[in-house]
Amino acid sequence: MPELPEVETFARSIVNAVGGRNVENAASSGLPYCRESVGTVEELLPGKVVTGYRRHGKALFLELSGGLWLYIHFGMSGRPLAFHGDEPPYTRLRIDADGTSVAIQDPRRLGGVGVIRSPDSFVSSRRRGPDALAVSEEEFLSRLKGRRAVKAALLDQSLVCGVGNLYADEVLFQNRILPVRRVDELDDDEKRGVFHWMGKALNASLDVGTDFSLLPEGMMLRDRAKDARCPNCGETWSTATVGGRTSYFCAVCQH
DNA sequence: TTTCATGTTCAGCA
DNA sequence: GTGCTGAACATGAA
Repeated sequence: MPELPEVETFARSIVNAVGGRNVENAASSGLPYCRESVGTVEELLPGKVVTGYRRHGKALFLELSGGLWLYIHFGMSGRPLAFHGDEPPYTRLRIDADGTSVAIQDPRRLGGVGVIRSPDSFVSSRRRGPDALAVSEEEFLSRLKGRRAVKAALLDQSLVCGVGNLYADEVLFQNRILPVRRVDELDDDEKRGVFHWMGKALNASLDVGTDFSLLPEGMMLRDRAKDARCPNCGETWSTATVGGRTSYFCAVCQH
């Protein structure tokens, strides 16, 4: 599920559930710890309080009292769920705080966790680009260069952080740009359009709590499926592998 | 049974 | 260094 808007929404729900409460117990199993982790959640979380969060692209950092941060990456199938009583299936991380519990469910276990000292050094050590909702137009345009497909560029987290396969398709659809178009073949107006729709698409999803069915008409993500049709011209979506991922596009509207 | 999936990383190669 | 491909990770869903 998680690209930038999903992770932001997840963060809010986690903080809403356990933020400000004393963590009594925490447990992690089945997810790899990041290299930067200074210890396990079992030993480092009890007695702490989640006091806030930061997010960089798809990476979430929960701020803990005392100065450490809990890093969570949701991978491809991760999501949080507040619960009482029985632990939900596929729980890989759980936090119990003052009688309220949150599980991070991740069936495919492609996510990751860690207790780290600094989100800033974590982000820089992994050569991550700026967050897609924080980057300026000027910086985005200066980073958007090269010969590769524009879709591949949008997926490159060292260029900007937070855009994944679905939102990349939406951005290019809204700009009428085929995913295979090379970055160096885009004119300045097209590049600026990509920047503007990157923000618009991500914020549109945030506005509806990432419920795609509530997105405005005309957005691809309302119905990005094999048998669905372009909201502009009615053509069935085409698909192709670009940047290693399946890309949806309208062969009539996008050039 | 086979294929595909909203992610990341790394090896190999041109 | 750039950029692409394929594989790996692990598992549910179609």
